[in-house]
Amino acid sequence: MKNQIKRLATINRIQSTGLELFYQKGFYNTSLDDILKKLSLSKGAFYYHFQSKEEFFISIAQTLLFRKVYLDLIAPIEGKEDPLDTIIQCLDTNLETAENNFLDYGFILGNFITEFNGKNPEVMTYLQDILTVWEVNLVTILQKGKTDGYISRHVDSEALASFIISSYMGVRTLMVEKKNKRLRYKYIQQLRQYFKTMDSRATV
Amino acid sequence: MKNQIKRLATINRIQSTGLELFYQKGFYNTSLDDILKKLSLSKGAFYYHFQSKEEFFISIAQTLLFRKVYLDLIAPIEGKEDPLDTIIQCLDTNLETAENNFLDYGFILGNFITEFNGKNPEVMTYLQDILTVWEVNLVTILQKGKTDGYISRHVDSEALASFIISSYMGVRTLMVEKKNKRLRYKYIQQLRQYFKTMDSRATV
DNA sequence: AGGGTAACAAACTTAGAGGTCTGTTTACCA
DNA sequence: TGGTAAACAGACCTCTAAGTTTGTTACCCT
Repeated sequence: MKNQIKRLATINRIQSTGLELFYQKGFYNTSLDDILKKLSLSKGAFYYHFQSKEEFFISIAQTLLFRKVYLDLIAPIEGKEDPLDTIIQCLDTNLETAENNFLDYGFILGNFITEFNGKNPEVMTYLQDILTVWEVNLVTILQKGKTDGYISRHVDSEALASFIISSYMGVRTLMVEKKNKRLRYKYIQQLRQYFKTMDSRATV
Repeated sequence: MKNQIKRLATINRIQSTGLELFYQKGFYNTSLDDILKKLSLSKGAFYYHFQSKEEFFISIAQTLLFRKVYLDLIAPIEGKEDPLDTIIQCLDTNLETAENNFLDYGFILGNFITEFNGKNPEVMTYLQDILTVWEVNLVTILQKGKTDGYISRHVDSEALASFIISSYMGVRTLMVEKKNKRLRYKYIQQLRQYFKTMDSRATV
């Protein structure tokens, strides 16, 4: 195996396992030994590729974390026709995945924002950046929905986007308690009802 | 000072400072020395009153944390006439407080739920209990609002309560980024618009 | 093919965590 | 007023964390 390729492969392996454990147990509560033990790697390997634990997390945020948020929440709604319906479908799909996943620990990006807030401003900026990409994308799609005649013109796209993000982050946090089985259904039901009032084609 | 009173005073001092720092920096990221240094107390004092750091947190959850959630989010809406309007007012008041507080770290209960999820099931039950009290209270008030003619009968009280909690938890997480100045306004605006569609007295 | 560098292994250092233990002070009561 | 137990002080222990250093293996190039 070419060295350059092996290098990237190792980096990716460490990052993947790192993100997995950081998501499960939190950044501060996960030790490098936890990650390296799972990979049968040594401290030497880690510090050869990364400068510090913090720089390591930032590299994860910029690659794997961003990619996950993009694939899960942004890509599925890009270029679709009916924005409101598409957004509902996308959110419901994500909630379904979380619901079926026995080991779900909430909205990964939201969890990290909560964990780093007030502790590490630098890391926070990278997390906020990802959130902003999502928000901007939502606003753009909602605006397009208005010009395309899917959404009533009186709707405030930015406010709606913020509201969607807020409610989704919150419901993902609530879903960590498995007792509340019908939470996904309740949430989607309410959101759908709310969206109905914004449909310019509706007969409300 | 009577010994019994002094005992309770010390316990309360440690708990108050403990909650304050746990909220700011997280439970796992706050050391007992951090708390005790701020109070000019010793390890001996702490372990005389509490068995462990975990038991200490549970005692805080059952007293101060529960009390805060109750005073902030439950008490203000109890016994009021118009539920939807009262809820909006209550949430807006809390968001205003958070907005004006230079040192705001999100919804305290939500933060702890995020932090302990998947790490400490026992602590989680106590946190969930507090959340349940809030939820039950919301449902009760919404139900009463239906019988009193304030809320349309087709409204699903439980689903709405979950939706309110979700969105509030989410928006509090989002508000940790101070850049988004108008987030509170946006959120309240959207929520008010949503509530309007449930008002049985409305002319929608 | 062999020297050189990239890629790792692993022992070590240092700092800080939770928790223990023993001694000292303070307050109450007979 | 002196004895006793509650309330605390603070040194200490043990473990684990991030990070360092030195030594070893694997791969590439001439």
